[in-house]
Amino acid sequence: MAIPRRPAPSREARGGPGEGRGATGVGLARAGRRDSRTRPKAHGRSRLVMLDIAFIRQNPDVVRAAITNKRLALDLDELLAADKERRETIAKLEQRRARKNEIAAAIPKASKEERPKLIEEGKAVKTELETLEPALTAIQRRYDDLMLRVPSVPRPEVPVGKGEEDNVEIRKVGTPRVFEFEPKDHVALMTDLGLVNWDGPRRYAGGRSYALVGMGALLELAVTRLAVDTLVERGLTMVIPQVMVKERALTGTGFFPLGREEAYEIGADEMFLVGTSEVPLVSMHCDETLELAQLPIRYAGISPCFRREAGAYGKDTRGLYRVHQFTKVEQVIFCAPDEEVAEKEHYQLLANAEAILAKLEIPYRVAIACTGEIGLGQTRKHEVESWMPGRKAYSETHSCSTLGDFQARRSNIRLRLADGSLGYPYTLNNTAIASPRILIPLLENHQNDDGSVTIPKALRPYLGGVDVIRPKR
RNA sequence: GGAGAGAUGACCGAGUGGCCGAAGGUGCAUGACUGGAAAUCAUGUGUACCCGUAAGGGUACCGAGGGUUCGAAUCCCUCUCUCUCCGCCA
Repeated sequence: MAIPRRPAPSREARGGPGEGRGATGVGLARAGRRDSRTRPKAHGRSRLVMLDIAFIRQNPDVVRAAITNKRLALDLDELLAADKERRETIAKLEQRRARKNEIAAAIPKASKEERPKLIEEGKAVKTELETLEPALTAIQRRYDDLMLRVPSVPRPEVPVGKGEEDNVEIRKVGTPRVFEFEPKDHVALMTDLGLVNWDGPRRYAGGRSYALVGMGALLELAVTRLAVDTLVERGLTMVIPQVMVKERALTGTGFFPLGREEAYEIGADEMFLVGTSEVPLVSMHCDETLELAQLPIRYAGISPCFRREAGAYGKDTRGLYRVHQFTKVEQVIFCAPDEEVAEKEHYQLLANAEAILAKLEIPYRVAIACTGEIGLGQTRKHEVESWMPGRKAYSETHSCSTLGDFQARRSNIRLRLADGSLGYPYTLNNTAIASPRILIPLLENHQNDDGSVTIPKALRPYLGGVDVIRPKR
């Protein structure tokens, strides 16, 4: 059997308006944690729509393969059983409710003699409902939990693999420079050039903290502005979003529940700091129905990003490679639910990032991530890795993803299709620039034997014309 | 932070216990009329889930959650959001 082209066959592709509604799962409001003394908020409706349950039922093997290949721990049979139980409970419950409605409608019309009997039955039905309703709530909650862990199905071109070593390099651009002197790593360079203060921030903010100082700070402003200008020139709409968000934004974009440990929580207000502006940019349209004519929507967001790096204790602790707070310019696309369109957008996002690296004269390579390295919602991901002489390796600086309708479903972002029916748009995203990480290849690649750093031409206008950063005497 | 007002379908807006999935209007769609259009008239016009090959049937939804009742848009409680005034503030 051929792998279906998309997780949810869209009506467009299947034809006529007479087509049945694409089945979609709607989660009941998550009624957990109802202790109103400790958790007083019950915000809005939280309708969570995941991978189409009808699709899962009809293509369990496809979904099972996605789970295996993405190396996720989800028992699909448990989900299918929960789905079955859920539907049976719904059927029973609705049957009783129908009777309840019948009785309620009959009472005003009933004769004096009939009435007490009906009221008695009504009471009995009510009692039945009182046990059925909590039963449904419980099974629905279990079902929702499982549904949130169902991955999107990777595109056919994604290589099956376990880890980084199974990513497939697609191309190398530029050649790593051969130094005729012993190059410094960015830590030494930046320390010697006075671009960063390490110790102060570590005293007041702990590990992985830093402060960009002087030219270091100006450099971050310069590279981000260069990225912004590049994207605006290429037709993206600049957005400066809210970076404090409610849980639903993180669930909606697919970061929760699996990535919960990665986010900083602002406990008192039940808010979270985002790890990327992808979260607010996608969520900006949650609960909306987009029109086909609005698409594609192309955003460029700039924001501080916050990551706990919970799974990375002791990893990359030196320098600016892996830090808790950084600045990122991110690209986010909403497009029509069409694989060809999405593919085009995907490669455009990739091209935008590459154009920025070219301006910064940084050698890089592009790899397609294997199934084991792509996230729950991603159907395809490319990594752009910049050459970092200090690490003697290409290391990730950009990540370009297509998510199909995964985020749109979870975020309840719908799309009015050509035939008038409702579908879901596709979403994509890619880094444009993330600083200070990008400063690593920027400074390391352009360093000189006297400890100075030459600024690439394209960046100079953003630094008031400075062409070389020299150690202060 | 203090005081008050509000939340009903795409929009406006009525509705204080059963006849309300919800009047009326606007908008939109289709048809009639027209040489064409406007106007007019008629009809239709939400979302989601469950059962069903389908036709169709059922359930839920009047900001959210809970309660009272045989029966809740309507009564009670809690919360969220919006608006106004005061205070504070970049």
